[in-house]
Amino acid sequence: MLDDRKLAVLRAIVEDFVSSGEPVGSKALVDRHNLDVSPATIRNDMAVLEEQGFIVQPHTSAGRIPTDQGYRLFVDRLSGIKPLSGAERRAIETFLMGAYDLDDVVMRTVRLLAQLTRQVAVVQYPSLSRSTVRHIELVPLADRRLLLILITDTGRVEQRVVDLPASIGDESVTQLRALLNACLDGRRLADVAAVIADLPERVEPGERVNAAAVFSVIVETLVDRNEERVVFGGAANLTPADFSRGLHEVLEALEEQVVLMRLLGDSGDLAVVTVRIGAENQVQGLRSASLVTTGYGAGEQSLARLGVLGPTRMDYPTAMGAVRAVARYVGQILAES
Amino acid sequence: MLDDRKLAVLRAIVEDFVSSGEPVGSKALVDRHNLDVSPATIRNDMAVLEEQGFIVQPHTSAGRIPTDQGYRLFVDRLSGIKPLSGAERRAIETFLMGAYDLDDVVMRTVRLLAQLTRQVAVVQYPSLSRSTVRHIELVPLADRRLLLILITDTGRVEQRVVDLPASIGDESVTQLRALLNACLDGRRLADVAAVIADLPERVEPGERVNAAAVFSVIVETLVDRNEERVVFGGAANLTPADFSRGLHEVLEALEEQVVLMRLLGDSGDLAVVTVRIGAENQVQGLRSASLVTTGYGAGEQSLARLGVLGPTRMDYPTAMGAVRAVARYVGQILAES
DNA sequence: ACTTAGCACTCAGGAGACAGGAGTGCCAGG
DNA sequence: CCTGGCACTCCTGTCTCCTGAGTGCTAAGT
Repeated sequence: MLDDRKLAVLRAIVEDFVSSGEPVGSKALVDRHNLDVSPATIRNDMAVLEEQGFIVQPHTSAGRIPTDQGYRLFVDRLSGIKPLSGAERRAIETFLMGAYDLDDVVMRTVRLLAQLTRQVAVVQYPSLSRSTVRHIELVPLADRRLLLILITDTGRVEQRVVDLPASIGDESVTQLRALLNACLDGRRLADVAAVIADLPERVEPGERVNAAAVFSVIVETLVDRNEERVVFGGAANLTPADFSRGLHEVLEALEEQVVLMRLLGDSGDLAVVTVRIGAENQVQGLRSASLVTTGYGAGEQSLARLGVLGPTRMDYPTAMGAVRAVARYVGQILAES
Repeated sequence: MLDDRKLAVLRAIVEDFVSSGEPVGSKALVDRHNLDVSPATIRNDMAVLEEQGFIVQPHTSAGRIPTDQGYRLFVDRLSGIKPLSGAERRAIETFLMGAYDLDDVVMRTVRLLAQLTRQVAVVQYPSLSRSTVRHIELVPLADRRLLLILITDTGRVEQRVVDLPASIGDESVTQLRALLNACLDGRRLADVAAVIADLPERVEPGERVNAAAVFSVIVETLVDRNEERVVFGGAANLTPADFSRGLHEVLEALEEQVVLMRLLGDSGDLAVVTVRIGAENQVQGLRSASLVTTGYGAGEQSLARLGVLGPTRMDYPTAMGAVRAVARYVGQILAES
């Protein structure tokens, strides 16, 4: 149905349109790529490609531009992932090396990805529920107030003030801290709730009210709250020309945590680089945007997603390469710390 | 030199232009505001105002628009701060109430300000150097690795991994922790470096190498690093029409931490609402933007700044009101926690 | 001295008209 | 199945013209 040359034509159209932004015509195609046929032949091929829905003409006497479906075919069958250059890889490494805490890692990753791809970068904070408890700390703030700090193996630090029903002595705090660490250290956060359910029995009756307050805060705030943050950067890379209805829509979507979360959540397998093109994003306002994402995380298991967002007219092979490489390096950094 | 009516004319021009975005002519002015004179008179006044540099004509046969200088006069002498409505105040309160940690407070503040003013909101994290140490925690991670956590009275938690030159026992960690807390609790971060300089003497000789590593990390990372973060939000509120050279410039400036910091740093007195108009911002790319800021913080002392950024054509009285109100509420929230 | 009416002038912006050109579809011949 | 040729479409830029908003100036009125 689509012979090799037609595929080559589609590939050429995508490449030219991505680099120029102008609809591409049959003559330009044979000139720039060495297809050994005449423009007329290409026109026939293009007619077929258009009929099949891979390309369209913005108006009668213009060249063709790829449709979402055309890009889809391109990324699925006509292009691979373009590896980064050595210089780029070194740049990533040195850029991420200096990070001193999780916030910083995420911020740097965003800047890095945005700069590397000249698109908008999107990075999700490593999910709490898949990481494990490294340490729990209780700090007395006042007579009936504790600061609870939970440290995960991904370097994430969560904190919360706990208001106690009764006053508490230093000694009790120490005991409680020891109990928590003994029982929770190394546990996956997803399992914490179950473990905590059994804890009250192991607390002296007199301390149970206070302990219960602490327990419930842990469960409510740290475990149930899987409100995983997503940050973005590189909005300055958005070019108004690529978004017919203006940047407004896109910026609005990006600033809406919930939308971003859903966007990332939808993307399939964490282990590979996923591409969502145009209307495949079920988000109003990102109909003319594409999203290239993958999972990343410490160790072999992916904890969260990162990627880039740009116009459908995007250099997919390069973007995919950058996303994959950055994800790997970030994973390494997280594993080390 | 500028009699009352001329000032009234300037005020009217600013108000009309802010609300409509169109250059405003003499006829429209007398119609919409009840100035009891003829358009011709107004024209004479406008000629004077133009000569003085408060307004300009985009082209010969158009109405006038205010210059930076015109806006300046407007905010300094012709308008006050417009207080928020009761409903708005209640909205602020409930919106900020639910915050559970510093990050969340800042994020909510950004969203709130952006929504309230329909502009870009800019919030600086409370400065470390002006806050005080509430607690320091050391957590052994591995044989020669500690996690250092510093908690400030503004609820900020800073963390850092420390690589030790020699292995360290639990006991030594406990001692060190006790020493640090004994000496640093309640100190202003700005003073921490001085205090730490005297600490090595008070550590047993055998432990000094490790202690020194911890000390230097505290000083380097937590104290010297006054890299105070600034976050922004509401970029979707930027209207391309107001920025002749496109949003690109503005977005770039906003995404550059350093630029934002300088921008906020320049603004004067923390205790009042400050307005910088157009080219008063010494930042290339924000020449056609205005910035309304004020300080905020727990207690009476301001710790950092927040504000909104928008086109020079901005509703200053309302923006100033919102900024002031939000700053107060955030201050309260921080003081409570 | 200030205000006002009248008038000529300027100029941005929109509507038409027009030419040029890029690109197409189709047909007939190799 | 490919190709050259050709008629056709329609976007784009340019030019002109016109209109209307808005001005500055002058002369007269208070």
